[in-house]
Amino acid sequence: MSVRYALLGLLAQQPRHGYELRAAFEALVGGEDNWDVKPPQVYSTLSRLEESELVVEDAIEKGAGPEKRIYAITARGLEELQAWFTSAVVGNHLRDEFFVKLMLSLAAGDDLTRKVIQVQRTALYRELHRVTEQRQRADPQTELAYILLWDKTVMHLEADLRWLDMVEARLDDMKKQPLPQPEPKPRGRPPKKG
Amino acid sequence: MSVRYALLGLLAQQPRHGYELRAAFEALVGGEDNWDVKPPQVYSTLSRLEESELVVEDAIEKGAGPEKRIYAITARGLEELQAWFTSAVVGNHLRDEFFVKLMLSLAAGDDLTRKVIQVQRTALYRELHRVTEQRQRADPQTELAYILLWDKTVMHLEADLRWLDMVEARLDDMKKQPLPQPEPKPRGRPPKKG
DNA sequence: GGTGCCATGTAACGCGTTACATGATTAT
DNA sequence: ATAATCATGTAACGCGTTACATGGCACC
Repeated sequence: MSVRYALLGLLAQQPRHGYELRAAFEALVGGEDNWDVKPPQVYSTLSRLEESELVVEDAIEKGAGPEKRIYAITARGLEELQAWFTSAVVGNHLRDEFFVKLMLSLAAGDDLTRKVIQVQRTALYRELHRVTEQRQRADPQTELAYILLWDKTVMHLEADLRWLDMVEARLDDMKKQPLPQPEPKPRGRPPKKG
Repeated sequence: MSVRYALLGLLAQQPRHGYELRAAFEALVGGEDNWDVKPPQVYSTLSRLEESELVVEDAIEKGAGPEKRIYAITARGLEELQAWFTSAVVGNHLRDEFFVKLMLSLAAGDDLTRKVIQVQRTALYRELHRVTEQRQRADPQTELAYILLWDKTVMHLEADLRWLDMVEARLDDMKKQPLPQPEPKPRGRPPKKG
């Protein structure tokens, strides 16, 4: 849902057409290095925003090449944007692909689990290095915003690495007492009696 | 991509049909409290796995009610699963919805930004409290795996809160010197001659 | 004056969600 | 017997990606 609201917010600043929106979005979030939005997503998102009447086609600029359809935000769009600003975004930390992999590898044996953890740790270190470098090279005068984003990323990567250490320590504890595979929770109607 | 590989991994353990897969997945990741997979995703994912020949329809169990199509993993499926186990998952920390909101709010004025941060912090605290409670209530004998997941979540939430403090400190620094809005990076071919 | 790249899109697909369908089982 | 709920799905949609189309502009 990020892009939808990002486009809405950018259209609240001024009317624009697809290409301008794409450029503005990438300027906002850092472009190719951080987050690059593909043209199809811009146009299909605009269509849905128009369908929901949060945005209207304001003008069509004809010049050389294709026509440029310029969109503007509506009153309802402004309301929706307002609601977004005054609500929080918590992001589902519990839906963790690596956790799934970890659980499945445990069922397949301790050796595989060790390998999975090692591969993951290596990749996280590499990513941490990459982002840290980028952060160091940044110009604090012009890229302060991105520095904040990179700081957040670094903090998360460091947390992931510390967590991997915790998991491995648990594995060592459990050499003899394996981690119990959780039972499926019953879903049916509980028997009325006993 | 988590569910695709999760189903593949569960079918590597034994052949199953849709409903069993759903139950097994939820047992793996903690079910409704953590991650609940909807039936349509199970069936459409199975179709795509079959289309890619990572999985085959092994048998059809006819009984009372609808037929149960039982799927089994193929040799190619096992290869794919192996590749997944031996590769890392880094997750795009740079695509951050809250960061987008923060940037847009800055363009709209310091007041809105303060409000946005405050709302976000409150929600993160609430979520932290919820997960911490869950973690404390858990039985370490039977739910050790989920405890690990909740630990990871707590670490991330704490990082997010610390980061919010950093951002707010930056805002205080910038009372007079506003955060520069980044310029769009040029995309066109650079002129051959400056 | 062709080759490559900019600017603006559309088509087709993958993953995920919400809403709906249908027959069997179980509590009352 | 009827209502609730289980068990197994399909249909339709939203968000996001990769691949493709098309017409102008810049360089050699």
